[in-house]
Amino acid sequence: MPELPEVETVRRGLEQAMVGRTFTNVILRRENLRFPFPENLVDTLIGRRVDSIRRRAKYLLIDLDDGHVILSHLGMSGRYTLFDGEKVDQFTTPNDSDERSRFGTATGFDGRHDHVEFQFDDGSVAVYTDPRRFGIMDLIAIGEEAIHPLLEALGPEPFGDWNANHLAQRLHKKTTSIKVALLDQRIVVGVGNIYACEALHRSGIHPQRQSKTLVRKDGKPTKKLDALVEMVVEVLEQAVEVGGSSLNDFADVNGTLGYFGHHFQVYDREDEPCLKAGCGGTIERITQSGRSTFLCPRCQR
DNA sequence: CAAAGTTCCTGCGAGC
DNA sequence: TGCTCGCAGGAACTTT
Repeated sequence: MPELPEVETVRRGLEQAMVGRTFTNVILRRENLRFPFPENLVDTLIGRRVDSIRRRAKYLLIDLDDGHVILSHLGMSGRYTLFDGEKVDQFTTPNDSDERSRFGTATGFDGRHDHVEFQFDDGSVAVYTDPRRFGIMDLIAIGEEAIHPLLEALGPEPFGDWNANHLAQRLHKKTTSIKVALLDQRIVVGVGNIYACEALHRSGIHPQRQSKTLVRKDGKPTKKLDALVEMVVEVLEQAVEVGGSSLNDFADVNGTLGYFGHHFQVYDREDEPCLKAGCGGTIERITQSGRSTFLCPRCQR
Protein backbone atom coordinates (compact mmCIF):
# COMPACT_ATOMS: atom_id res chain seq x y z
CA MET A 1 0.00 0.00 0.00
CA PRO A 2 2.15 2.76 1.22
CA GLU A 3 4.57 5.06 -0.45
CA LEU A 4 5.09 8.59 0.80
CA PRO A 5 1.70 9.97 -0.33
CA GLU A 6 -0.24 7.13 1.24
CA VAL A 7 1.68 7.41 4.49
CA GLU A 8 1.11 11.17 4.49
CA THR A 9 -2.61 10.56 3.97
CA VAL A 10 -2.66 8.16 6.89
CA ARG A 11 -0.75 10.70 8.99
CA ARG A 12 -3.38 13.35 8.38
CA GLY A 13 -6.17 10.93 9.22
CA LEU A 14 -4.51 9.84 12.43
CA GLU A 15 -3.79 13.44 13.33
CA GLN A 16 -7.48 14.27 13.24
CA ALA A 17 -8.40 11.17 15.18
CA MET A 18 -5.67 10.98 17.82
CA VAL A 19 -4.17 14.34 18.70
CA GLY A 20 -5.41 15.55 22.08
CA ARG A 21 -6.79 12.12 23.01
CA THR A 22 -5.43 9.92 25.78
CA PHE A 23 -4.89 6.16 25.57
CA THR A 24 -7.10 4.28 28.00
CA ASN A 25 -6.13 0.83 26.78
CA VAL A 26 -3.98 -0.86 24.14
CA ILE A 27 -4.58 -4.45 23.08
CA LEU A 28 -1.91 -6.49 21.30
CA ARG A 29 -3.36 -9.57 19.62
CA ARG A 30 0.06 -11.07 18.84
CA GLU A 31 3.58 -10.52 20.06
CA ASN A 32 5.20 -9.14 16.94
CA LEU A 33 4.99 -7.76 13.44
CA ARG A 34 8.31 -7.79 11.60
CA PHE A 35 9.94 -7.33 15.00
CA PRO A 36 8.62 -8.07 18.49
CA PHE A 37 6.59 -5.30 20.06
CA PRO A 38 8.60 -3.56 22.79
CA GLU A 39 7.83 -5.11 26.15
CA ASN A 40 6.71 -1.87 27.75
CA LEU A 41 4.52 -0.74 24.85
CA VAL A 42 1.13 -1.13 26.53
CA ASP A 43 2.23 0.13 29.94
CA THR A 44 3.94 3.12 28.42
CA LEU A 45 0.97 4.18 26.32
CA ILE A 46 -1.85 3.91 28.83
CA GLY A 47 -2.59 7.31 30.34
CA ARG A 48 -0.49 9.18 27.75
CA ARG A 49 -1.92 11.86 25.50
CA VAL A 50 -1.06 12.18 21.81
CA ASP A 51 0.54 15.57 21.19
CA SER A 52 1.32 15.43 17.48
CA ILE A 53 1.90 13.06 14.58
CA ARG A 54 4.80 13.41 12.19
CA ARG A 55 6.03 11.54 9.13
CA ARG A 56 9.66 10.76 8.24
CA ALA A 57 10.07 8.92 4.94
CA LYS A 58 7.46 6.14 5.12
CA TYR A 59 7.49 6.07 8.93
CA LEU A 60 4.83 7.56 11.18
CA LEU A 61 5.96 9.18 14.44
CA ILE A 62 3.27 9.55 17.08
CA ASP A 63 4.46 11.98 19.77
CA LEU A 64 3.23 11.39 23.31
CA ASP A 65 3.04 13.86 26.18
CA ASP A 66 5.83 12.17 28.14
CA GLY A 67 8.48 12.30 25.41
CA HIS A 68 7.93 8.81 24.05
CA VAL A 69 7.26 8.37 20.35
CA ILE A 70 5.46 5.50 18.67
CA LEU A 71 7.35 4.52 15.53
CA SER A 72 5.01 2.92 13.02
CA HIS A 73 5.72 1.59 9.55
CA LEU A 74 2.96 0.11 7.40
CA GLY A 75 5.15 -2.31 5.46
CA MET A 76 3.33 -3.57 2.39
CA SER A 77 -0.14 -4.16 3.76
CA GLY A 78 -0.51 -2.19 7.00
CA ARG A 79 -3.43 0.17 7.57
CA TYR A 80 -5.27 1.99 10.33
CA THR A 81 -9.01 2.07 10.70
CA LEU A 82 -10.67 4.58 12.97
CA PHE A 83 -13.87 4.17 14.90
CA ASP A 84 -15.58 6.96 16.75
CA GLY A 85 -17.58 6.14 19.87
CA GLU A 86 -20.76 5.37 17.99
CA LYS A 87 -19.06 3.08 15.55
CA VAL A 88 -17.37 1.21 18.36
CA ASP A 89 -20.79 0.44 19.83
CA GLN A 90 -22.06 -0.50 16.42
CA PHE A 91 -19.34 -3.01 15.68
CA THR A 92 -18.61 -4.39 19.10
CA THR A 93 -20.33 -7.59 20.09
CA PRO A 94 -20.83 -8.55 23.75
CA ASN A 95 -19.04 -11.89 23.52
CA ASP A 96 -15.75 -10.73 22.11
CA SER A 97 -13.15 -13.41 21.90
CA ASP A 98 -9.62 -12.59 22.97
CA GLU A 99 -8.21 -14.04 19.80
CA ARG A 100 -10.16 -12.04 17.26
CA SER A 101 -10.66 -8.38 16.70
CA ARG A 102 -14.00 -6.88 17.53
CA PHE A 103 -13.73 -5.02 14.24
CA GLY A 104 -13.01 -7.71 11.68
CA THR A 105 -16.24 -7.26 9.78
CA ALA A 106 -15.97 -3.51 9.74
CA THR A 107 -12.38 -3.49 8.52
CA GLY A 108 -13.14 -5.84 5.68
CA PHE A 109 -11.29 -8.84 7.08
CA ASP A 110 -12.27 -11.66 9.37
CA GLY A 111 -10.38 -10.06 12.23
CA ARG A 112 -7.35 -12.31 12.14
CA HIS A 113 -5.09 -9.48 11.02
CA ASP A 114 -6.20 -6.74 13.36
CA HIS A 115 -3.03 -6.87 15.45
CA VAL A 116 -3.23 -3.76 17.60
CA GLU A 117 -6.20 -1.91 19.05
CA PHE A 118 -5.74 1.56 20.55
CA GLN A 119 -8.59 2.73 22.79
CA PHE A 120 -9.01 6.41 23.67
CA ASP A 121 -10.61 8.34 26.47
CA ASP A 122 -13.43 9.64 24.28
CA GLY A 123 -14.52 6.11 23.40
CA SER A 124 -12.92 6.08 19.95
CA VAL A 125 -10.66 3.29 18.76
CA ALA A 126 -7.89 2.96 16.17
CA VAL A 127 -7.17 -0.52 14.81
CA TYR A 128 -3.92 -1.47 13.11
CA THR A 129 -4.43 -4.20 10.52
CA ASP A 130 -1.57 -5.84 8.59
CA PRO A 131 -2.06 -9.21 6.86
CA ARG A 132 1.53 -9.63 5.67
CA ARG A 133 3.03 -8.24 8.87
CA PHE A 134 5.93 -6.47 7.15
CA GLY A 135 5.04 -3.47 9.27
CA ILE A 136 6.81 -2.18 12.37
CA MET A 137 5.55 -0.85 15.70
CA ASP A 138 8.26 0.40 18.03
CA LEU A 139 8.71 2.84 20.86
CA ILE A 140 11.48 5.41 20.97
CA ALA A 141 12.31 8.53 22.92
CA ILE A 142 11.88 11.94 21.34
CA GLY A 143 15.18 13.04 19.87
CA GLU A 144 16.20 9.48 19.22
CA GLU A 145 15.01 9.70 15.61
CA ALA A 146 18.40 10.60 14.24
CA ILE A 147 20.21 7.71 15.87
CA HIS A 148 17.59 5.00 15.58
CA PRO A 149 18.95 2.21 13.35
CA LEU A 150 15.87 2.29 11.13
CA LEU A 151 15.99 6.05 10.63
CA GLU A 152 19.60 7.13 10.78
CA ALA A 153 20.55 6.27 7.21
CA LEU A 154 17.47 7.77 5.57
CA GLY A 155 18.07 10.25 2.78
CA PRO A 156 16.42 13.63 2.18
CA GLU A 157 12.68 14.25 2.07
CA PRO A 158 11.59 14.99 -1.51
CA PHE A 159 9.48 17.91 -0.27
CA GLY A 160 12.36 19.43 1.66
CA ASP A 161 15.40 21.12 0.18
CA TRP A 162 16.15 18.13 -2.05
CA ASN A 163 17.22 19.13 -5.55
CA ALA A 164 18.94 17.92 -8.71
CA ASN A 165 22.39 19.00 -7.54
CA HIS A 166 22.03 16.90 -4.42
CA LEU A 167 20.82 13.90 -6.39
CA ALA A 168 23.63 14.27 -8.92
CA GLN A 169 26.15 14.15 -6.11
CA ARG A 170 24.69 10.86 -4.91
CA LEU A 171 24.55 9.31 -8.38
CA HIS A 172 27.70 10.43 -10.14
CA LYS A 173 29.58 7.22 -9.34
CA LYS A 174 26.66 4.84 -9.25
CA THR A 175 26.57 2.07 -11.79
CA THR A 176 23.25 0.71 -10.60
CA SER A 177 20.14 1.48 -12.64
CA ILE A 178 18.27 4.71 -11.98
CA LYS A 179 15.09 2.83 -11.05
CA VAL A 180 16.85 0.85 -8.33
CA ALA A 181 18.57 4.03 -7.11
CA LEU A 182 15.22 5.80 -6.76
CA LEU A 183 13.97 3.00 -4.53
CA ASP A 184 17.05 3.30 -2.29
CA GLN A 185 15.83 5.22 0.76
CA ARG A 186 19.39 6.42 1.48
CA ILE A 187 19.32 8.44 -1.74
CA VAL A 188 15.86 9.95 -1.41
CA VAL A 189 12.99 8.79 0.80
CA GLY A 190 9.36 8.11 0.11
CA VAL A 191 9.55 6.83 -3.46
CA GLY A 192 8.31 3.26 -3.90
CA ASN A 193 7.78 0.97 -6.84
CA ILE A 194 4.71 2.65 -8.29
CA TYR A 195 5.87 6.25 -8.17
CA ALA A 196 9.39 5.34 -9.30
CA CYS A 197 7.87 3.91 -12.50
CA GLU A 198 5.62 6.92 -12.93
CA ALA A 199 8.33 9.52 -12.35
CA LEU A 200 10.73 7.85 -14.80
CA HIS A 201 8.01 7.70 -17.43
CA ARG A 202 7.08 11.35 -16.99
CA SER A 203 10.71 12.39 -17.32
CA GLY A 204 11.44 10.15 -20.31
CA ILE A 205 14.18 8.13 -18.66
CA HIS A 206 14.69 4.41 -19.25
CA PRO A 207 14.55 2.61 -15.87
CA GLN A 208 17.60 0.49 -16.72
CA ARG A 209 19.78 3.46 -17.51
CA GLN A 210 22.91 3.61 -15.39
CA SER A 211 22.52 6.27 -12.72
CA LYS A 212 25.84 7.97 -13.41
CA THR A 213 24.95 8.60 -17.05
CA LEU A 214 22.45 11.17 -15.79
CA VAL A 215 25.26 13.25 -14.29
CA ARG A 216 27.60 15.39 -16.42
CA LYS A 217 31.35 15.03 -16.14
CA ASP A 218 31.58 18.27 -14.17
CA GLY A 219 29.23 16.76 -11.58
CA LYS A 220 26.20 18.80 -12.53
CA PRO A 221 22.85 17.19 -13.32
CA THR A 222 21.85 16.59 -16.94
CA LYS A 223 18.57 18.02 -18.17
CA LYS A 224 17.03 14.59 -17.81
CA LEU A 225 18.03 14.47 -14.15
CA ASP A 226 16.58 17.92 -13.60
CA ALA A 227 13.36 16.64 -15.12
CA LEU A 228 13.43 13.52 -12.96
CA VAL A 229 13.66 15.49 -9.72
CA GLU A 230 10.84 17.71 -10.89
CA MET A 231 8.67 14.73 -11.83
CA VAL A 232 9.34 12.82 -8.59
CA VAL A 233 8.13 15.82 -6.61
CA GLU A 234 5.19 16.36 -8.94
CA VAL A 235 3.96 12.79 -8.93
CA LEU A 236 4.20 12.59 -5.14
CA GLU A 237 2.48 15.94 -4.64
CA GLN A 238 -0.38 15.02 -6.90
CA ALA A 239 -0.81 11.70 -5.12
CA VAL A 240 -0.94 13.48 -1.75
CA GLU A 241 -3.71 15.69 -3.14
CA VAL A 242 -5.70 12.68 -4.32
CA GLY A 243 -5.21 10.95 -0.99
CA GLY A 244 -6.17 14.06 0.91
CA SER A 245 -9.40 14.42 -1.02
CA SER A 246 -10.32 10.82 -0.26
CA LEU A 247 -9.85 11.45 3.44
CA ASN A 248 -12.51 14.04 4.08
CA ASP A 249 -15.00 11.77 5.79
CA PHE A 250 -12.44 10.16 8.15
CA ALA A 251 -13.43 6.75 9.51
CA ASP A 252 -11.06 4.84 7.26
CA VAL A 253 -7.59 6.28 6.86
CA ASN A 254 -6.63 3.43 4.61
CA GLY A 255 -3.89 4.73 2.33
CA THR A 256 -5.21 2.42 -0.37
CA LEU A 257 -7.81 5.06 -1.02
CA GLY A 258 -4.98 7.13 -2.40
CA TYR A 259 -4.11 4.50 -4.96
CA PHE A 260 -7.74 3.74 -5.59
CA GLY A 261 -8.52 7.14 -6.99
CA HIS A 262 -5.33 7.33 -8.99
CA HIS A 263 -4.91 6.38 -12.61
CA PHE A 264 -1.36 5.46 -13.45
CA GLN A 265 0.36 6.25 -16.72
CA VAL A 266 2.53 3.13 -16.80
CA TYR A 267 2.29 1.11 -13.58
CA ASP A 268 0.41 -2.16 -14.09
CA ARG A 269 -0.33 -1.29 -17.74
CA GLU A 270 1.68 -3.99 -19.54
CA ASP A 271 0.78 -4.32 -23.24
CA GLU A 272 -1.41 -1.23 -23.11
CA PRO A 273 -0.67 1.85 -25.22
CA CYS A 274 1.66 4.53 -23.88
CA LEU A 275 -0.39 7.54 -22.82
CA LYS A 276 2.24 10.13 -23.62
CA ALA A 277 0.89 12.43 -26.32
CA GLY A 278 2.03 11.33 -29.77
CA CYS A 279 4.21 8.49 -28.51
CA GLY A 280 2.34 5.45 -29.79
CA GLY A 281 4.55 2.99 -27.89
CA THR A 282 3.41 -0.03 -25.92
CA ILE A 283 4.05 -0.44 -22.20
CA GLU A 284 6.47 -3.23 -21.29
CA ARG A 285 7.11 -4.98 -18.03
CA ILE A 286 10.59 -6.01 -16.89
CA THR A 287 12.09 -7.13 -13.58
CA GLN A 288 14.73 -5.16 -11.68
CA SER A 289 16.05 -6.34 -8.32
CA GLY A 290 13.16 -8.75 -8.13
CA ARG A 291 10.49 -6.10 -8.64
CA SER A 292 8.31 -5.28 -11.60
CA THR A 293 9.13 -2.22 -13.64
CA PHE A 294 6.74 -0.81 -16.23
CA LEU A 295 8.04 1.40 -19.01
CA CYS A 296 7.53 2.63 -22.53
CA PRO A 297 10.65 1.70 -24.51
CA ARG A 298 9.74 4.28 -27.12
CA CYS A 299 9.68 7.46 -25.07
CA GLN A 300 11.98 6.43 -22.19
CA ARG A 301 15.67 6.55 -23.06
C1' DC B 1 2.19 -16.15 -10.11
C1' DA B 2 2.57 -11.39 -7.86
C1' DA B 3 2.04 -7.90 -4.50
C1' DA B 4 2.53 -1.03 -2.35
C1' DG B 5 8.79 -2.46 1.66
C1' DT B 6 13.07 -3.24 4.02
C1' DT B 7 17.02 -5.88 5.74
C1' DC B 8 20.49 -9.11 5.39
C1' DC B 9 23.65 -12.18 3.02
C1' DT B 10 26.76 -13.49 -0.63
C1' DG B 11 29.78 -12.75 -4.38
C1' DC B 12 32.62 -9.88 -7.03
C1' DG B 13 35.91 -6.29 -8.18
C1' DA B 14 38.86 -2.47 -6.73
C1' DG B 15 42.55 -1.02 -4.13
C1' DC B 16 46.17 -1.39 -0.71
C1' DT C 1 49.20 -12.91 -3.63
C1' DG C 2 46.04 -12.02 0.03
C1' DC C 3 43.04 -9.30 2.60
C1' DT C 4 39.47 -5.80 3.40
C1' DC C 5 35.90 -2.77 1.91
C1' DG C 6 32.03 -1.37 -0.67
C1' DC C 7 28.81 -2.13 -4.01
C1' DA C 8 25.31 -4.75 -6.61
C1' DG C 9 22.07 -8.28 -6.88
C1' DG C 10 19.10 -11.56 -4.90
C1' DA C 11 16.64 -13.99 -1.09
C1' DA C 12 13.85 -13.72 2.80
C1' DC C 13 10.01 -12.31 5.75
C1' DT C 14 4.12 -13.41 5.02
C1' DT C 15 -0.71 -13.74 3.43
C1' DT C 16 -4.17 -13.19 -0.02
